[in-house]
Amino acid sequence: MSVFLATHERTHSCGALRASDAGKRVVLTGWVQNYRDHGERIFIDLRDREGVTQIVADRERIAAIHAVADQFRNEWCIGIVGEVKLRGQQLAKGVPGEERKLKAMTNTKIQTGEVEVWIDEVEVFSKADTPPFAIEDDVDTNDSVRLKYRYLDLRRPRLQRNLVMRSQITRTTRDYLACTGFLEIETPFMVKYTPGGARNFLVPSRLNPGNFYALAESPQIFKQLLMVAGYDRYFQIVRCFRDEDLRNERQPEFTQIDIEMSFVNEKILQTTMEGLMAKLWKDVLGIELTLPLRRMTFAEAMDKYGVDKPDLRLDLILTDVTEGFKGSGIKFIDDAIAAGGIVKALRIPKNEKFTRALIDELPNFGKQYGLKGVTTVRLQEGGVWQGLKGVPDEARAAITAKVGAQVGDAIVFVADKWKVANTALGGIRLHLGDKLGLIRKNEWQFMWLTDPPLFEVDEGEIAAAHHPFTSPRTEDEDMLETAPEKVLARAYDLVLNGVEVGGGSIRIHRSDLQARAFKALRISDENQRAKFGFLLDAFKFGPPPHGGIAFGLDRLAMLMTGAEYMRDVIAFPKTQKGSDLMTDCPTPVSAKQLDELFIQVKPDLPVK
RNA sequence: GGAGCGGUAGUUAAGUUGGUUAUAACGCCGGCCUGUCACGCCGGAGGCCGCGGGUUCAAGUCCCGUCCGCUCCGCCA
Repeated sequence: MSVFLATHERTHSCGALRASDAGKRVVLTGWVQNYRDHGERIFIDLRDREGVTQIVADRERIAAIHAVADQFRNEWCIGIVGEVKLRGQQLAKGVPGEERKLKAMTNTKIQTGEVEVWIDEVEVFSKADTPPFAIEDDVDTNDSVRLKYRYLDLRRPRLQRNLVMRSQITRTTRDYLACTGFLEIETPFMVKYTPGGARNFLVPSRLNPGNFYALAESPQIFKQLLMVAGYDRYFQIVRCFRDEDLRNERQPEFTQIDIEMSFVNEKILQTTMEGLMAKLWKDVLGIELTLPLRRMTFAEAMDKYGVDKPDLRLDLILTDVTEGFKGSGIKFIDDAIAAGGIVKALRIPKNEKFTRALIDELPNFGKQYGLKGVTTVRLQEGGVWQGLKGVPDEARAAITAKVGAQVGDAIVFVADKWKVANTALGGIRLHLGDKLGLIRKNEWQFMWLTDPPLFEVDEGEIAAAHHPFTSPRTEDEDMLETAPEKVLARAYDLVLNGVEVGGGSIRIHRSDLQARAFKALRISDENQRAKFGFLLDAFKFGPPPHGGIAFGLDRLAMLMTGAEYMRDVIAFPKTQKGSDLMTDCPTPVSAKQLDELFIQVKPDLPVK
């Protein structure tokens, strides 16, 4: 053990000292953030996760200490004992006009800027190599370098603040849910493989040659079984694993706040969750949310915003103008309508930033959504459209009125299949909102998205939009057999500033209804048994009505911390190819290890 | 699976039409400095130009391939 620590205990963090502490003898520990050597006197910024304190090694005070401090370099880990002094205290002694000087000496950039600590004892716990990048918030360093030296990156105040806040989020969540009657119960990570949905990571079973576990995509099935077992309010802050292609907001392992409740309807569940959000925002951010949160149906969201997760910090809305364009004589529009598509319009109120250049890049922007064309018009005096000719006066006036455009406004039109037109114009809405500075960045716009379709139909294939246990709306049950694509679900997403932060549903608990849902999904009895036999069995033994929700903790943390990248709220994240650059993972394994698992790797794999 | 951007000193970047010894800033090392806090001043070291091939008298620069990182589409939550 360090001699220093045998006789001293830290008295303050590096963010704690204030003017009122002047004169105290304190013990500080931390890392050398920076040093300014003035010969006789060395100023050192000492950093820990709470902040920075200036410490001073003065030759006149103690020459030996000064000699040690002279060696200090960035990121050395040290401990000191010293006296807290007001900045420049010794200057003020009887010298005229020094009061003002003293004031100028406080460093307003740091919390402890009024004081400094004059070192009387010191111990170097450990020296440090020159770090590959500066430990500062505004360092602009390549992600791969940051990830390789993640432990250094994590020393940066910004990331420390993010992880502190993430910890507050999970603590507050546990507090709230525990106080609301929820039990925290763990479920297995290594589970039965079920095809469909996201790809699973597989884990070979040595004890069962040729057999594999899957890493759980989510605890969905288990939490429903816990409801059957009578643990009627469950939660878990749990890791989930999905072997899909990655994005900024997607990691191969991510964390959910997973929740399930019995004897509830949508209203009760959503209200309970609103309470969680309100507590999180109050306790972690100090912000009062107004409850209840806004609700919007899936149909309205798609119609007005083109997406199922509208960003309501932006007021622009979409309008369906298919009717107005019928028989317009504009070829690409007529073609789209003839093919069963729609025409959608986005009104951009008069805006000087909406330049020719911005308009010209829209078709190219639309291409990434599969859009063939984007047309933008500007409304001139007398209802004239600048930019699109040939639309009859009457139709033009009707469309302009429906969109609600005024002279000087612009209207962006797209025409395509329903899904493409909506998704693309929804994307354009966000793109332009950003470019034109119309997104109110300081707002927290929550909303519940409700009544989504129960099934997704894609090229004749029908699939569960959420999962096959999602309950249809009672009034839609009869359409399960006749028009399944029209059945709406008792499902809901919580959307915040255009990000889906959570989603869930009321589950089916009646076996007759479940059978009809499976039938609509064209899942055979045999298949049902093979995949979900245990759940169907369990549902024979008095399952309660139940429903749940899961929040993406990483996404919540991203939004609450204002982080731009999900990697910035995860201590040890993975790259876009799922690798960990610090530990160099994943790696090949030895033939012996494979042998033990009865696994043979294809011989023509490229060697890394 | 597809599209785009990037990889040059420890870090971030510049590098012209292919042409002498590959620049700069910060950082690093040595020295000086009594109030700095992005301290300042003087001096110095530091390069497999991601990797492999090709074209050429000559490649950081052109061509082909490949690896890695990032963003997006598909996919997925």
